[in-house]
Formats: sequence, structure tokens, C-alpha cells
Amino acid sequence: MATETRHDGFSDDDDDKPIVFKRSDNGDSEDVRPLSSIIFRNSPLDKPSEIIKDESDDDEAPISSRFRNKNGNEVSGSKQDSTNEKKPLVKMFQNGSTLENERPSPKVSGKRLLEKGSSADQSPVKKPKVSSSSTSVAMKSLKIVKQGDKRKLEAGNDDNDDDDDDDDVPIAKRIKSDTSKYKTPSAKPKVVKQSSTSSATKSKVKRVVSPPSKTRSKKSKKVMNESKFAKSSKTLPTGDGKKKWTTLVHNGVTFPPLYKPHGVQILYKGKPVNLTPEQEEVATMFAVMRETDFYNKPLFRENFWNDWRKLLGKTHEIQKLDDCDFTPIYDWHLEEKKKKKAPREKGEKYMWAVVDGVKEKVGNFRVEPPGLFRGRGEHPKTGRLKKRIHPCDITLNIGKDAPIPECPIPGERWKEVKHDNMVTWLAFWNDPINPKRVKYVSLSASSSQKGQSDKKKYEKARKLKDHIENIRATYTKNFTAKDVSKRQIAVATYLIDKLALRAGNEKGDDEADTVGCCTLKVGNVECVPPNKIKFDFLGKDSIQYVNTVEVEPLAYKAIGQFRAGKSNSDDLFDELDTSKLNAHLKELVPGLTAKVFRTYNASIMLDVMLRQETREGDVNQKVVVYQQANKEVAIICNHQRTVSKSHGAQIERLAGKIEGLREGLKALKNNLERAIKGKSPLEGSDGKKTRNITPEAWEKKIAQQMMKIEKMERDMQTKEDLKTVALGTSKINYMDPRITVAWCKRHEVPIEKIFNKSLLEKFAWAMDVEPHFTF
DNA sequence: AAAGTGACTTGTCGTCATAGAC
DNA sequence: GTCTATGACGACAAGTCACTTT
Repeated sequence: MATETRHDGFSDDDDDKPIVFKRSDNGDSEDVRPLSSIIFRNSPLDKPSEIIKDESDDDEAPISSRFRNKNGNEVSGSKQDSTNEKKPLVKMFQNGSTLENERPSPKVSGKRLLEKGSSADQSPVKKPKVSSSSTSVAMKSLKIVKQGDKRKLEAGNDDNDDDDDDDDVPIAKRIKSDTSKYKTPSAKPKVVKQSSTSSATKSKVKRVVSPPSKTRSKKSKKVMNESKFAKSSKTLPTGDGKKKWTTLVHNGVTFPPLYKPHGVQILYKGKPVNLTPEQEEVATMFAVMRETDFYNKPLFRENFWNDWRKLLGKTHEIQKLDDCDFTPIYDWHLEEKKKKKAPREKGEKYMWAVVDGVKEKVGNFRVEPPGLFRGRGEHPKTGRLKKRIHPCDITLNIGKDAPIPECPIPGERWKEVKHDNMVTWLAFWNDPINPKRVKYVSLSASSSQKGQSDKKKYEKARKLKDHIENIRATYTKNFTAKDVSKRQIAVATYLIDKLALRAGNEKGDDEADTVGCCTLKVGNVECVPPNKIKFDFLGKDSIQYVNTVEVEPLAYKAIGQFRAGKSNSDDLFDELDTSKLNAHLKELVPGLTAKVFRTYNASIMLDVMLRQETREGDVNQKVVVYQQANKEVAIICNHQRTVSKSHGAQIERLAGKIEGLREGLKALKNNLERAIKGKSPLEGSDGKKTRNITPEAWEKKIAQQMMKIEKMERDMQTKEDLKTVALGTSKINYMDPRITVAWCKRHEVPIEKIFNKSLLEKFAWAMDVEPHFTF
């Protein structure tokens, strides 16, 4: 898949831009701005250990108080004023954080002293977390002492387990408080009441819930959390060591229907062949893929054939896949498709779980059906048979006091039932294609549990802001380190920061051959004098990343050194792997890992662009601004999509329409002239006659027509522009929803214009953010 | 130190319903 | 009313990263 050259929507003053990199795939990077111009200017602090603390506490405060007013109205940051919205990003990068800054200090208001610069101050950025309760502050400082100066990046870490408390409760409650917003009542978590008349869960729910402890009130919950032990699971510690739930009730999983033989025969060398149901089932899986690209891929066919042949037996009449004609089954399949299929069973019973007394949606309660493994890119296992999963493959995880779900397949039983509250999964099975991999069943994205961890992720990224300047100064300095490892770490960190590359774990031979930063090969990077690097590699999902960027001259030089004397298939960073890299990052800022940079850069970019680019205008215009910002983020993250098959045709059609409109415009102009001369209008091409109107009226029509044309051209442009860019992924995973919500509030854009129903549910935790929220 | 494993996040694509085009 | 382009959604593949085991 070819990557196209992209253009960014920024205006020209690069200085304000956040991160710099734009990409020009064709090797020219005219628009690449040197990172240096922005980021590195005055970064005075290289003191390594300035660390930071982070107050994770802020999580604990009630939401409302949590966001301290960035505008200084409150307590804390008096300095920040709303104006900062307009300030160039650069300034934002300027506040380095020093311990002092972050430390809750009595003098509060001045917290942010740091703005080192001059006028630039204001970045609202983090405000002192003063808002948290005094207690927590106290605790924090205590901790600090213990830990030395370092503070963790983690939004809520071990400091106090309860730091997320506030998160837990509120969300559910919050949501439920305004039901009206959510049209799908079922979608929102509710506190389960004693005798809920509702669905299937009821019986169990009742039971579980009934114990007093269950009635969850904020308080009770907190209390429990603080006594962290509560019921620790007896099993070996798993997960991250934090308790994920107290009570958990659910109904297990459901299985796809057993195979129903259709009896349609394939032809082997032209003759019908009898197949057993098992053989037929697999043949059908293959037959129905006829119109996909997989069908003709040699490896896919070979892998399929090997697995199918195991079912046929070596001596079967069918000896060669190429002699098989699956047309009869394919045709049968088309017929079946035409028939109305009964609406798929909803699985209401399995759809819900009750976690700590709150009813929550389950994400994927349906076990994956058997099929042929597709895989992405050149996956070595493409085409292999993915066998059916049975109850005896499934391990359930459920509350100790909850009833164990009945096995839905008569006569069979679950593999195991665990009661591990240190993990979030409800069930898992091993992936038949790669048995080391595990497939989990967990709550849906809209659940409070997922929402909390999402929020934590963004809080962590947000804190990176306080250290980024320092980190950049450090790696810049190390571009010239004499120690190769150190230099590689510096350059790798730089690339991860600047280009939002993934960490790049090692991969096995039984996986597609893709790379990330640490696994880049010499052949994936090319030095283009004087100081540009051309990247070309296959990343996650075998999506190609092609980009030529201008880099810091010293980094350029270092990359040249790393390449020297190696062959194309050698590792560029031969001294590096993700553990070393992350270990290093963690040293800079506790809790920091490579992926945090992606989140950070995506979110900060959105925040900055929205502030810079939003103009007065109607809602639609603002939405366009949002989409453009979203697009830039997607580009930086290399979120691509394949161009739809009909794209060309669609563009042509649009072009045709525009052409038609142009013709119409010509006619209108013509008639205007005639009207001015007092002649009557010509009749339309369709032969119908045209009303005689005044020149002014013609002018008006002409203006309207031109608007129409412009709009259509813009639409066409946008469509073409976005044909290879997927906006969704960054919206779902990288851009802090609070930025979006706050922007919508500030600019009176209905949030529904930006988030669809599932995003609204998923981001319920972000909806009450204050309009001044700054990432 | 490498390899394995466990838990969870991130990512693209296919399918389906439906709003909109004709 | 039928056709079709879109977007929502689900499916499930493929990453990240911590921690064990060898």
C-alpha cells in the first residue's frame, strides 16, 4: 500500500507548532520543520534529576475540584490565564518542572513559578495539585520523602491505592445521573438494585448484591480500598498487583452454533466429491473466501491445504488443492446470503456483568468461531485452520460468591474457574493459531473499569509535559555520548518522541516481519544529506511507514554511525531493545515508557491545534477545524486505511457533478448578461424554459451556485485528502477526550458532532471536564 | 540474558444498518 | 421504492510492557 504524500494543515509559522514533523513521503521534506527550532530552545534544565512528582492524587479529588482552575481563579495557578490558549506551544514546553513546582507548597498560588521565560509564562499546564485533599497532600509529601526525589509518572500508582477511588465511584454515578443523555438506557451502567426486574442477570445479581457490603456507596467502597487487602486472591499474584474488583458476577460466554452440513459437493477434477461434515466445514470456510485477496495467495493456499489435508487424510481422493473447484459451495453460500438470515441472537443473558454491584456491559462474550486465520501482511500462518473453541478450553474468572455460570454446551464443562480479583478479565482461552497467545473476555470500553484506566493513561501522558523539556535536553546531549548504548538510547528516544514511533518489541519467526523503533533495520533508514532521514518499514499490522524527515544534525550523524559497517538486515540499534529503552525512560521519569510519547504527542498536538486554528464561525466550520487537527494527529501516528475500491469512481462522480454545476454557472452568467441587456433568458439545456428575472436575482443565483461549487470542491478535496488516513484510531486511543469535550464547551459545538454513540459512552468519564481544561 | 507468559492496549477491516441519492 | 455510500460496530489480529522462568 502506497503511502501518499501528505500535507499538513498548519499555517506557516512553524514556530508555534508542536511537534514538528510533517511528513513528506516522497523524499522531499520541504515541510519538515526542524524539531530543534522549537523544542530545544532554551531548555535550561538538564539537570537530571529534577524530578517530578506527580501528584497522582489529583485523581482523588472530586472531579469538579480536580481540575483546578486553570485560569487562576482558584487556588492554584494564579498565573495561568485563559489567554494562554493562544500562546505558542513552545511556551508550553518551557515549563520544566522542578520539584518545587510540583510540590504542594503552601504558597500555592505561585506554584508555577517556573516559567522560565519571560513573558511566556503561562502555561497552564499542570497546576499544582493543590486541590486534592489536604490529607492526600500530606501523604504525598511523605511519600516523596521516602522515594527520594523521584516522582512517578503514573497517574495513580502505588502511592495510594485509592488514588483512583474517586474515579471508581463517580463514574457510574455520574453517568446514571443523566440518563437522558444516553439514549440507550441499556448501555449505561447502573447500580443494580435488589430486585431488578430486568433481564437474565437478575437472579444472580440479586444474590450477589444482597450482601450488605455490596450496596455500594462511595464510602463503603473507599473503605474497602484502603484496606487493601480485603480479599486478596489466594492464587498467585497476577496483574499489576492492584485489586480490580471486589465482587464480580457474570454469565460466562456463549459459543457459536455447531456446524450444520449443507451437503453441497465440491468438484475434484470435475467430479463431485463426498466429504464428511468436518471436511466440508473447512472446505466451506475456504470456498467463501473466493472473492478475497487471500484466496489467491500462495502461502494462504498452502497453509490451508496442509490443514485441510489432515482432515482428508493422506490417501484421500483429493490430492491437490488446485484441482478442486469450490464453486458449488460458493454459489450455495451466495444463495444463503440472499435469504434473510434470522437476526442474530442478541445474547442478552451474556451481555452484562455486575462488578462491585454495578451492572456493566461485557465486551466480547461470544467465543470466536472457527475459521481460516487471515493474519495481516505476510503472516507465516495465514490460511491455517483456526479450530473451534470448546468449553473445556475456557477459563472463567468470577467472584467467589457468584454462582458459577452453567456451561452452555450440554455435557461439556469449563476448563477452570478462577476467582482472581487482581485482573480484569472474565474469561480467556488460548488462541488456537498461536497457543501462547491468550484471548480475553473483558468488560466493554464503556465500563467504568476501562474508563478509569483510560483516564489514567491520559493523566500519565499529561504529566509527561512537565518533563518533556528535560527529556529532550537529555537525549539531545547524548547524541554525542561516547558510549554507544547511551547514544542509541538517545537517538531512539528522539525518534519515538519526534516521529511517534512504537517501541518495537522483538518478534518471532511465526509472526509477520514488522518492526518498531528498537527493531528498525539498517535497510529501513537511509541518510539523505545533509541531514534528512528516509524511513521505510512495515510497522504494526504491516502498515507501511514511509517518511523523510529532517533531523537534528547530531542525530543524523549518530544514525550514520549506527549504520556503518552493517548490512541492511542488521539491527540499526544493535545495543538496544525495548526493555533497555523503557528502563532508561523509567529512570528519567518513573512510570514513563515508550508508548506514552505517542499518547502525549497526539494529545498535545490536538490541544494546540484546536487552540490555534479555531476561529469564529458556525459549527460546521469548527468541526472542520477539528477534523483537520484530528487528521494531523492521525498522520503523525501513521494511521492509514486502504483506499476504498470505489474511491476513484466516487471522486469521478463528484467531479462530474462539479462539472455540471459549472455548466449551470455558465448558463446563469449568460442569462445575467442577457438580463442586463434586457433580453430574456435562454432555455435550459433540458429544454424547459427559464423564468425571466432581474439581474440582481441572477447575481444572487450565481453567488449561490458558486458557493455550491466551492463546497463540493472542498468536500471532494477532503475526501481525496483523507482517503488513506484513518481518523478513528487516534480518536479512540490517543487524543485525550477531555481536550475535545472542553473545546466543544468553549466553542459551543455539540459533542455529538465529534463523538458517536459508542465514543460518548466510552468517554463518559471525560464529559464533565471544565471548559478550560488544558492537556 | 534470553525466552516465555500474562495482561491489557491499539489497530485495521468486514459487516450491517441506514441515511441519502436517484 | 431501490440502490448505494457512510458510518457505527464488532471481530479479532497485533502491539506494549511487566514479570517469570530457564
